Amino acid sequence: MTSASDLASLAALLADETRAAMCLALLDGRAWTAGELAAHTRVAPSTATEHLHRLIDGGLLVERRQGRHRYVQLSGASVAQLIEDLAARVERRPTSPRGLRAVTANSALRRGRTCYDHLAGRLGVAVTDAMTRAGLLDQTGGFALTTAGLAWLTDTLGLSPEDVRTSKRPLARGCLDWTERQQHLAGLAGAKLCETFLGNGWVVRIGTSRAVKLTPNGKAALRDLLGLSDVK
Amino acid sequence: MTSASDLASLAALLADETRAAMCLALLDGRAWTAGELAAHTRVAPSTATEHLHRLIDGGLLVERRQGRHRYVQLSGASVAQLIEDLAARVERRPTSPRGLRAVTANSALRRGRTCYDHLAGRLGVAVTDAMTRAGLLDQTGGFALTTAGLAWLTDTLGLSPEDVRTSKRPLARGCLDWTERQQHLAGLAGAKLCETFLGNGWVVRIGTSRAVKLTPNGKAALRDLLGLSDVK
DNA sequence: GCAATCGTTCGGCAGCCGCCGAAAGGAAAC
DNA sequence: GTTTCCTTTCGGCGGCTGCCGAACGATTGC
Repeated sequence: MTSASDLASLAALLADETRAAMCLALLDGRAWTAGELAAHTRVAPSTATEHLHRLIDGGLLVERRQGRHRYVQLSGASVAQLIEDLAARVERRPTSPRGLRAVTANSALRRGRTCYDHLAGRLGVAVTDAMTRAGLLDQTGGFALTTAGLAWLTDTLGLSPEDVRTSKRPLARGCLDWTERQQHLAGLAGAKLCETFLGNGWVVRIGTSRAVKLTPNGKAALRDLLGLSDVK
Repeated sequence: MTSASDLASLAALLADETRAAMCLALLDGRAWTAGELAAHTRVAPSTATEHLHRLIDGGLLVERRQGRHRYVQLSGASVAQLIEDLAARVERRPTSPRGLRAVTANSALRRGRTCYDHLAGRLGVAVTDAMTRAGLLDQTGGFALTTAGLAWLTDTLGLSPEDVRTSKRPLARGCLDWTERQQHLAGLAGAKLCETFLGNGWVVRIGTSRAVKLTPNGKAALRDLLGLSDVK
């Protein structure tokens, strides 16, 4: 049988508050330096080093040495999804009603954010819903891109056919949004969509966090392309 | 932000080998008594009690007191999926090549098993593939039941329309098989399919484990219904 | 070459946590 | 009522682990 110790040691990687905070920070899909993570989690650099070792040994993170810096990031989309799944479970449970302070601190994240490499939050859900209403996405039972949706990505959004050629990674996948409790578009198509939105300046990152903001240009684009008028 | 401590405490529930073994055992979807789990994980009954408390408090398990017995089981399909996802990640990593002994001990489980409430293992993957070839299931990009597939469930397999009326639970969902590294059918349809197979005597449980065996009747049924001739 | 910065290694400390056995509570069997 | 069985509570032990500071190594900049 699947050795219980293997499962336990994987879970143990996330069972520490500092390591969990590191992984949540890395959910933005970017590479952080060891020092940045140490400061972010408020532990000594030496402590951060130990945690990063464990996370890398466990296969959750990959590293890239560059000069005197050590960059780490999530080792792949599947890891990001695992963490999101766990976080979704936590948020779904209506335990310990958060104080007002935490709620307002959350509001930017709730409005819009990136989830590893695709759009999430209210913005991500709104885009997904609009695509479904427009017949680009089929959510009955599963979560699949329609032929019209595929054409929309290439013809309207300007993606090249290679961009949306499905490889090992599924083209369209639902990702449960822990703030909205609804599915939003993930998978290869979700990543490319997010890439396009950022590249076109339709959304911009708020500071260095995962939170994103819709620009006036983005608002216009959503209205023209998807008939979305009242986002946010 | 999602509090890292919440994520950590959820992961901590599975970060202990004994608790992990309990959850893996409970993946069969059935209810176990506290004593059974204690014996299965080889710890003192008092130790098992503590673990069960934590798992129940954490919302992973639910309990049902019945006379002097205390039955526990996974609190729902979403918990089962979370555990399967974690287990899948463990198995995908080609670390520590298992010895021959463990491999043969695994063979029954690899051939066929239940995964919470649906079929998994080679059998589950074979059925899923056959359904896809027959046009009952659409795996391009997502994982959805076709209209033909829906009709097949009701007309050929004899399910009532209410059985496959999608509620909150998705009708068809892919579940990554950790032994076969392929998707198999989960979700409501997967559960009903498994129920039917067990009810018709097409598959039977091996002992009290999660492993299942295809009966001669089942073999014939698979050949007639799905054109599957060489299962196993 | 020297200084500054980033990361790592090493010891040591404190706290948590999983384990057990003994004793007690409760429900069923007789 | 008594016995038996399943489960729980409690105390205590041992080990693991996360934390830090100090010293060291490595890289960049001056």
